Amino acid sequence: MDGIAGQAELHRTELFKGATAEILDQVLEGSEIKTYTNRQCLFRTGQLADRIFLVLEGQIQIYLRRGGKHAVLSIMGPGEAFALRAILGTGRHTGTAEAIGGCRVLEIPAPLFSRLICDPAIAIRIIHMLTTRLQALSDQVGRIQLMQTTQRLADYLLSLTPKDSDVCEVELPFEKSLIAAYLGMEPESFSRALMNLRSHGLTCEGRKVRLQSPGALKALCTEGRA
Amino acid sequence: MDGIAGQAELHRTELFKGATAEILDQVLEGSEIKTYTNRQCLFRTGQLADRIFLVLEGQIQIYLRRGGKHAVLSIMGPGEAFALRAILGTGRHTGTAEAIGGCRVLEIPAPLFSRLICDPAIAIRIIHMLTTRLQALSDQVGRIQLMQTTQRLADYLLSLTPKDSDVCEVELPFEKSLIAAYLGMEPESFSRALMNLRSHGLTCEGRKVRLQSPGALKALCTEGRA
DNA sequence: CGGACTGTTGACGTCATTCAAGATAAGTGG
DNA sequence: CCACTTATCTTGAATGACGTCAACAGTCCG
Repeated sequence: MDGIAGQAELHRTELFKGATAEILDQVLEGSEIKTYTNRQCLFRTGQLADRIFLVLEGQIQIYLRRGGKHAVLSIMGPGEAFALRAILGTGRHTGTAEAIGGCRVLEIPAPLFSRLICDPAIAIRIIHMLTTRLQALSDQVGRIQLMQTTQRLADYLLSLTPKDSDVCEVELPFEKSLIAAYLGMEPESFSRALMNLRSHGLTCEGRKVRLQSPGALKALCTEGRA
Repeated sequence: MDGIAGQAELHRTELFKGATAEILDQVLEGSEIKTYTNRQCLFRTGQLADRIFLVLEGQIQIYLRRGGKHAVLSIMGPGEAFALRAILGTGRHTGTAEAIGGCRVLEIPAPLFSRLICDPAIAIRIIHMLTTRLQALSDQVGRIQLMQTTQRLADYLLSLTPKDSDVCEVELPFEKSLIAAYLGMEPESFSRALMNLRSHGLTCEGRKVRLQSPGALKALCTEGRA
C-alpha cells in the first residue's frame, strides 16, 4: 500500500465510475492519500470535518460510543465514501471512524468536494450512494427492532451468501465481536446465537461457517417469533 | 385541504427552495396532489414504486412491520420528500407509509423526477436532504442501541425543546403510542419511562409536558448507566 | 348513555446483558 | 521452534430491563 493512486483506481469507485479524465485529474491533484493501520482512528465524534473520505482498500467502521457501549453504524468498504454529512451540515463529525485492518483512503478536501458536486453526473452518483446507505441503515433499524439476536444473525449470514444458494460455506468477513456490535448485540450473545443456529443446520469452525439449509434460516427470520 | 398548490407552497419546501419558476411549473404540471385521511396508507412494502412523495401538509410515518411488531423509521413533515430510494434503486417500496392525521401530498412521477435531478441545484438540495435523513437515522440507531428506555425518552423530549432552554413546556406532537414506536419501545414502557422521569423534574398532563430541569435530563442521557 | 380508543398500572415471563471463568487462537521474544 | 503473553471466543449462572398479558381508568364521539 502506498500513497499513489491512478485514474483507473478511482474509476472503479462508485463515486467516479463515469467521470471524465479531467475531473479525475482534479481529484487526484487536490486530494491526499493516507494509509491507516488496524484500529487507527480517522476521526472522532466532535472533531471538525474538513474533508470527505473515499475508501480505496480495506474497511472502516463508523460507530457511536456512549457509556462504554459501542454501536456500529456502518462498515465501509472499497469504493464507498463517508463523512459527507459532516461537510455539508454541521461541520463536525457525529461519529468515530476506525480502520479495520490496514486501509488506504483518499481524502478529498471540502472545498474541492463542494466543486465536484456541482457536476450533475457526480451529484447523481452521490444521491445513489446516499439512498443505498439510507436503505442499509433502515434495514439495520428494522433488524434491531423487530428481530431477536438469533434471527438477526441468521439474517446477516444469509446476506453474506449468494441469493437462492443451496448448501454453502461463508467466511465471516470480520472479527466476531465486530459483527456482534454491528448486529447490536454483545459478543456473548453472538456466540450463543451461533450456538442456537446449530439446530437449524449450521456448523462452524473459526470464521468458516457452513449453512446446510439456507431455507431453514430464511424461515427463521420471517417467522413471527422464534 | 384541496388538490391545488401554488408555486409559493413549493418554494417553502426544502427541495424547491431556490428553484426557478420554470421548474416549479414543470413540477406542478406533471405531478398530482393527493389528500389522505388519518391511518390511510400511501404505499406498502413490496409495492411497485413509480413516484416520489413530497409532504405539503400533515405528517406521514414510514415504518416496517414484521411478526406483529412495528418499527417506525421516520416521521415525515411538511417539506420533506420520501421514497427516493425505491425510485432510484429497487423499484419497489421497502417500507410502508401511513398518514398521521390528514395529509396533503405532492406526488411526482418517476420520469419527471429523473429529469429534475439533472438540475444541479436540485440535486444538491436532494443531497442535503438525504444527509439530514441519514443523520436522523444514525441518531435513531444510536438511541436504540446505547440508551435505555427512560434515557431515550429524555433524549427525545430534549430534542423537542429549544436548545439550552430553561424550565419549559412541550406538547407531544403525536400520540404517545406512536412516539413509543418511534423510540423503539412498547406503549407500556413509554408510560413507565414517563413515570420515571417524574423524579427528574418532569410533570405531565395529557400531552402537555413540563420540564422543570432540562439540565438534569441531559445529564441522565449522557450518563453511563441510569 | 354506551362503545371504542388511548393511556396507565400491576404481576409475571423472557430474552439479552453482565459478570466471571475457562478455552482456544494468535502474536512475541527467547 | 517452543514457552509465554495477549487477544478472541466460548460457556455458565445471575441479574435486570423490557415485553407481555390482563385489568382498569379516562377521553372522545356518536
